[in-house]
Amino acid sequence: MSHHHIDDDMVFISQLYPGSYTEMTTQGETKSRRRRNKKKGAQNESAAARKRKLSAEQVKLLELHFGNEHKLESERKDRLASELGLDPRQVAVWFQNRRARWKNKKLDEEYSSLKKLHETTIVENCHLQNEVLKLKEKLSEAEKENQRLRESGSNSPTSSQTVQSVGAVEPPFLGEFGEVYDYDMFSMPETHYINGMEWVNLYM
DNA sequence: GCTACGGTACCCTTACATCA
DNA sequence: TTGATGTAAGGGTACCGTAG
Repeated sequence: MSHHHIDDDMVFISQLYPGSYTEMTTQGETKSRRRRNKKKGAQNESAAARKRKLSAEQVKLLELHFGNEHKLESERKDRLASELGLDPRQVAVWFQNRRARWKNKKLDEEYSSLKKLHETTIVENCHLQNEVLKLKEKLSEAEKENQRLRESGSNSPTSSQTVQSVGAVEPPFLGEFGEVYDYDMFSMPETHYINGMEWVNLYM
């Protein structure tokens, strides 16, 4: 791309602020360093001077180059600048800002992804808490049932003996949360038994 | 090896344009 | 008119390569 592709009304920053450039001499060649006018408001600037945005064509080419490589070597910068009719400094600045935008976008994406993961974890945690509550409830019911069976069978010496002997042989059940349950879960009535992962269906 | 210097990346900030 | 947002650019700092 050459200069004739640039909009006719394109105005270079160096033209806009002729007095605000300080000349620097480096190894025989002159390089300009821009110093922006810090006057507030635009009353002292012409309409052309206010036009600061790069043209769509310029941005398109810059984006194209940025897509290929985020870093900008000196040679590439100068070539791009001459293709676009821009100051090399402008090209460098554009790449700096573009890298910053790219980084921010990446951070936003990462944040969204972590947020989603966090929300999923919270929901999962909630389900697990519910599961614990339901299991505790069932345990309590089983204990009551066991107690009822013991009391109703206390008149029969054989049945009472059976329950007590099982309790004597088997160690007390140590629950998930370190609680000691004094009943044999394996003797739980079949009606109280939830088969396999059936509980999952309660929440899914 | 040391020092000065230029170039550049990166970061934060500022100034300005645009739009709802 | 005004506040929010996007963007070009200023300025500081750190690092690296190079010349003297």
